Amino acid sequence: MNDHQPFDANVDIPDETLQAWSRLPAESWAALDAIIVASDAERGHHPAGETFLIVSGIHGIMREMADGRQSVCALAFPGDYLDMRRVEHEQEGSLVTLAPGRLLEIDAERLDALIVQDSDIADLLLTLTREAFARSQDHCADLATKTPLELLASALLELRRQHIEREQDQFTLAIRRGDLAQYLGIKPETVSRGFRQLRTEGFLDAGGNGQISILNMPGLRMLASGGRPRRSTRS
Amino acid sequence: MNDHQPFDANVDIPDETLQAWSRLPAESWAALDAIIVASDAERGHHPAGETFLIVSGIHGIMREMADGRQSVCALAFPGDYLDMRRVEHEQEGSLVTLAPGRLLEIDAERLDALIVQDSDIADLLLTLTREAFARSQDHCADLATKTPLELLASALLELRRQHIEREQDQFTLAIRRGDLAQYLGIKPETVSRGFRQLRTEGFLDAGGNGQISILNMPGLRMLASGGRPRRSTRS
DNA sequence: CGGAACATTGATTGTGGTCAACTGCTGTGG
DNA sequence: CCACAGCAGTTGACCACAATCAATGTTCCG
Repeated sequence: MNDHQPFDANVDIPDETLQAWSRLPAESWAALDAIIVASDAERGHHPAGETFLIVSGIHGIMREMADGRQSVCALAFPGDYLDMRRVEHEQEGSLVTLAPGRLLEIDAERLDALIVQDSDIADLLLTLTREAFARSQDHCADLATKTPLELLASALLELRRQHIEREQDQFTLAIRRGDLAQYLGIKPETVSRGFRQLRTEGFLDAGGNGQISILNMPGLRMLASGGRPRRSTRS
Repeated sequence: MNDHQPFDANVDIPDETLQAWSRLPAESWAALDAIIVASDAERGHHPAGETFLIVSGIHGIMREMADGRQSVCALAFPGDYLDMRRVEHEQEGSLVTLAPGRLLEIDAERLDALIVQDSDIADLLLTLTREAFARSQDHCADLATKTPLELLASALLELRRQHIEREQDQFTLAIRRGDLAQYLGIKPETVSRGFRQLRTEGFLDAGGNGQISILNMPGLRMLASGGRPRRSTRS
């Protein structure tokens, strides 16, 4: 079932990335429309297919090691374009839905043909992929240098961005603690302790149901960008 | 000074990525040639410009935090295409040369124009960027889950690939221990201890001048893909 | 209500960071 | 030629901190 309005006009655009899509000419949309299948995904769903366009929800790219350890190596937000195909496919990543949402599956082969024909689409996909690559680099840098508390602060700021009411400091954290831990390379217990610490130090307040109220945004930003390095308590 | 043979025929092609470039039509090469400037970079060099094509050497994308912690969040190998521009440029990454080599700087704006005109180039750049994104995801997964010893084994296998005599198990590790540490999110001391352990356990032999001889390749591969997880010594 | 999955909290341990000292190498200059 | 400084790398001792293990709380289902 094709969806003629993949980005419904009555849904507020939550991200600059979506705006990039809205700049696409109508004829490009028509061509895309013919090779798109929309679907709603619940948590834990592994969508079939290779090429996707995220409409809503939180989705992650998951990798698993031989001994079972697994990690969410990237998050995908509304507006993101994902092509899971690899030239050298040693490690396969799989798309997993972390918070329910809608995604569009694109016919990969026909998209390839479209890329060659339509330079607007090619240009857009290149820009989106480059942005996703840059965000992945950010995440690498975070994982390599930040402490768990700093990681949590960064993740909160990153997840806050996908909400419509982004100017407000209140939002619901739609992702589970365990998934967050796998994304940040720490254990769920550490995530829990981190939230506790953020609460007791007055950075935020957490209501039930994943409600988050950020009380000290500048402080949280400072924390996320390196406010609490690791060092010994040598007085 | 333009270089009419960016990939010199008498240099063995060390990577599948370079082969991707060689499939580009001659007229596309001619168009690229006009907007390319070649240069040789020594270690520590921060090339000017925004868009690059790597010919040889090892280069890294480096990020720095406010308090000075820095990390090499991605490695760039021969054949890689890098566009450092970002739509939302909160964190700027900079290209750094880790092992001396040659790179081609491409005029970013004129490349943009070329991408719209030449679908072969657009297609190639999209594929290359997607591959780089996928490798970045691999690295994220590594950083999130692997122990230092596993990280070292992975890095050795990754660095080995960029050498011509790849079938052999001997190569020179052209990257410094400190840079390797920044890439893997560990400390130089830990890198040193890791090498020591790999030596004493018979995985490899390290001569002077960064010469590495891998003695037990299957074992190293197994180690890299999760052979030594973290767990308690509860017998 | 029961049961399972998720989340939190506590106690303990292993491990990689930290600091410091030392080695080996290279280039410089007297 | 040696003395010296400077830097990358190594080794050792110590300890802070996140992982681990275990138990309890909480939420969300049927």
